[in-house]
Amino acid sequence: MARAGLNTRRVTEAGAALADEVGFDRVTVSELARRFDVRVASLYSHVRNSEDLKVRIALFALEELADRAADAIAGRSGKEALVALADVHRDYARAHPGRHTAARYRLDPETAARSAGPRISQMTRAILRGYELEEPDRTHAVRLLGGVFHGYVDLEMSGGFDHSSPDSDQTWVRSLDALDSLLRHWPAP
Amino acid sequence: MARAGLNTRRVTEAGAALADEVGFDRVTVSELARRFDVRVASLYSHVRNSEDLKVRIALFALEELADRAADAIAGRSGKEALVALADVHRDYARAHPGRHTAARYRLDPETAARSAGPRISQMTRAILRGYELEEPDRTHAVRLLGGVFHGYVDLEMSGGFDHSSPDSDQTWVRSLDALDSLLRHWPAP
DNA sequence: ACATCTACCTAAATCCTTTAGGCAAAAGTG
DNA sequence: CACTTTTGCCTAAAGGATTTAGGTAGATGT
Repeated sequence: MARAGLNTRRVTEAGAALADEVGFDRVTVSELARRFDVRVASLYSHVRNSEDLKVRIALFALEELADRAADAIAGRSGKEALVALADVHRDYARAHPGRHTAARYRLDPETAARSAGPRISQMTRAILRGYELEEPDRTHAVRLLGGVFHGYVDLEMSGGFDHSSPDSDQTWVRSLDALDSLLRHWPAP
Repeated sequence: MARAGLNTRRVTEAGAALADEVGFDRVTVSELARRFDVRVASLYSHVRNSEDLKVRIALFALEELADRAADAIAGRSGKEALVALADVHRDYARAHPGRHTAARYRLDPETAARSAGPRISQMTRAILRGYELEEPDRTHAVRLLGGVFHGYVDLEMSGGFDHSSPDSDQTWVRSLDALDSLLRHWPAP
């Protein structure tokens, strides 16, 4: 009997693809087995359990996101970098809704620390070098931006802005204008 | 045999309580039945299915959130109103993490339109009356604030800011300062 | 007092998760 | 190249969650 050639990486990637198709919370080991045309139990050699699978998908998505972010901000600074980084989040969410959800899956602290999450924060911090912010305001700004990137994209994806004008693209552009302006004129305490 | 006295409302509320205890995604009809000391099938007279239960919890949470928001902004304006509304979101998330997650559960468009969600947007729009924003910038600002409230609180809850300084309370205060400043000096297109 | 409705029940099918133990293909070793 | 080990997939089986169909007893209204 021919082997499917499974390994943890391949299973994780298939899980990510499945998440994009049916939603992260509907990813099941069973469905994955069906797609590989393999018995369910076989997958348990590659993944500890259902939770482990989800964590792996989350880590995978974070890596992808961090890689794209690194690409996007390379050679850019100031507002250009800000927009590029913001667009990475938004574009990723649109292209890969399931993975984007996965990227925000709650990880336990040690796992989170070893994930690409900190790398993403670091990059957000890096683009703030183009603005004149001293600590602790720089940290405050990193967190605020993180919140906006994640929160705005989430609301948009959940369809909240769908049938109302102006369309969401315009709000996105103007919100980034506004954030850029805010970072240039960050208020004193 | 004594009756438990179930009805849809009571089941929904118990579901909300369960969500706060174990997490929204771990709410199951079975666990709820156990808590009511009732057979699982009995709950299916009150709730169509598992999805229906989740939707009901989501709608319930949105109502609670809207009610608190209404209370909080009554008699306030400008920055005071902004902070009050922002704190409603954050405090609700802390007190009721499961419900807060539920409040962002994806609803189909018609259900979403009938939910308390629009009421919350309306209130966000209302507090912007204290700032000099014309359309479409007012709408842009409503969406940006929605994103921040939701996104920041989410990141905070997921533990991202836990073991780093400055502490998250300070970032929250300063972020609201910054947003207030941004709304007062919203950049021209 | 009687009919009806409501709240809950038993039973059963289906699906997902997870573990235990086995066999055969692939990979490393003398 | 034969031989052992590892790896990849298997069958089997138990435990839960979901959902439907159809039944009964307590509560309610006339």
